[in-house]
Amino acid sequence: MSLQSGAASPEANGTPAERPRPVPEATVSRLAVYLRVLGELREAGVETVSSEELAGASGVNSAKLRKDLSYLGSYGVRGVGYDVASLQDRLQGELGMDHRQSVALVGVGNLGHALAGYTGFAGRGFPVSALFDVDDALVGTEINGIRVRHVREIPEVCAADGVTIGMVATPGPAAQAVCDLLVAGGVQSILNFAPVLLAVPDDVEVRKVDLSVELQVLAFHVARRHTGATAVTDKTNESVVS
Amino acid sequence: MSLQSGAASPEANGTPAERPRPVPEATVSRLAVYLRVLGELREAGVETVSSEELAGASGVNSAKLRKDLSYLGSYGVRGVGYDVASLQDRLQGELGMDHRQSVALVGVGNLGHALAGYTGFAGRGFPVSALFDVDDALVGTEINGIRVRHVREIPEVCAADGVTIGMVATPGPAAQAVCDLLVAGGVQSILNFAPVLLAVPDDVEVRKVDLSVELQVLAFHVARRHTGATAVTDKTNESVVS
DNA sequence: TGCTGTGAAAGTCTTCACAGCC
DNA sequence: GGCTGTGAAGACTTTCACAGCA
Repeated sequence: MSLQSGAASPEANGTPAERPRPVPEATVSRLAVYLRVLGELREAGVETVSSEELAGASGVNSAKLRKDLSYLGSYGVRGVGYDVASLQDRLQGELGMDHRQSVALVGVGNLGHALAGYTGFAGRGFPVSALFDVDDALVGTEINGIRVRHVREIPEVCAADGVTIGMVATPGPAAQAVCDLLVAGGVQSILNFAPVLLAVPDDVEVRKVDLSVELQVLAFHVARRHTGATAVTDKTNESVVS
Repeated sequence: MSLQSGAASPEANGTPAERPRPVPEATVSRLAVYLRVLGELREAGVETVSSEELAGASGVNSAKLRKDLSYLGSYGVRGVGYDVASLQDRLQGELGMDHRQSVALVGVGNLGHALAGYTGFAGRGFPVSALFDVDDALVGTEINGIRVRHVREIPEVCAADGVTIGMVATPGPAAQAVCDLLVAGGVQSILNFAPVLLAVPDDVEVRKVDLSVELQVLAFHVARRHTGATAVTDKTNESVVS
């Protein structure tokens, strides 16, 4: 597997720290949440928001939010708060939404079909631009106006379209082969819904969404409640397991 | 070592300290992954597995795996490895799979319909036992042999069926109301697919699956690759949604 | 006055490295 | 010899608390 960490961090070039930008991984996923909330606020006509308000609407505490935003530089006004529109722009840039993103989805069976029809993606800047499946009964059909192609066309189409993100929604056994085709097409970011571990080159990033794992984590807590173990602390008023 | 002295243990009820069990949250979701892999190994007839092998197949390193398993007690044999069957049993118990789990799904639109038909849930011990929607065109139809009921029946049905986990797959604006109904039905664990923050009582646990956030995290890394910044910190290439 | 930005402290998670047992 | 279980070190993340600015 490509799990072996390399040796020590090979980062030792002469470039001095230009700007403050070592955004922690944990922060990145929260930035995406803040961005969604900012969109809602803007929609509602709100022009300025305090860290307290934005944090509350995002399900985190305000200190964390301020720390998160501080990695992008200073965008708030002391005594006032943040300008909704400009913070939204800043986050969009940081999250790569100023580059054009185009998404390919492989596997339009049960789950894949739903993902293909999910309006939330396009609405948030991730239009699904290509669909693929192995099943000849599905190839040629259209979903949401997009024609389903055969998986063998993946490398060519992805390269031609400049697909930046691939979603794998095939059954487990097919996932690795599909993943290889995406990589062959130059895709460097993959969201994997299949319950298998994908092997990829080091320069390709994979995130995994495993719904059964989510359920099992919940089941664990159900079981714990029944096993007498008393409720675990709780300082936050709003508890969202992130 | 973990718990500092000072304040006396607040746990002072009649129940004596049963077992050593402070399983960290981060460990729990990995246990679910190990459990899946163990199932595959058993299927394949493998009887014994080393931490190195199981870790490799799960996408983590072996030290982490051993540490994770150590929270459950000692189930391996030095010089040999772990017995697949008995470790599987142990994990199943720990993850609450010896209790009966029953899942209610609310919202059988686009995504919900797919989730209702997803065979992976039943196959992994989470049979979806009830479906709900507001749409009268859907109420009364059957998916996978289960009849869709009106959301107003949620509290009654959940209480009667002993539903332990609720899945919310409605559009955002409807999610909070649906959540309240689930809570009224006694559901204490909720998996939320709607892009909103759910407010719940302290004794109810919510986990959120936000697909747009996943895409945005990937987009961030796409953008970073283009911004020259070479790969940094990130050693793992397979990440589990948190 | 009110709220941001941030060092420093506290807490959590991961990795190392090796003692101990088969 | 081989592999588990685990203290201790290290890395990362969250929280605290307050200086500093509009």
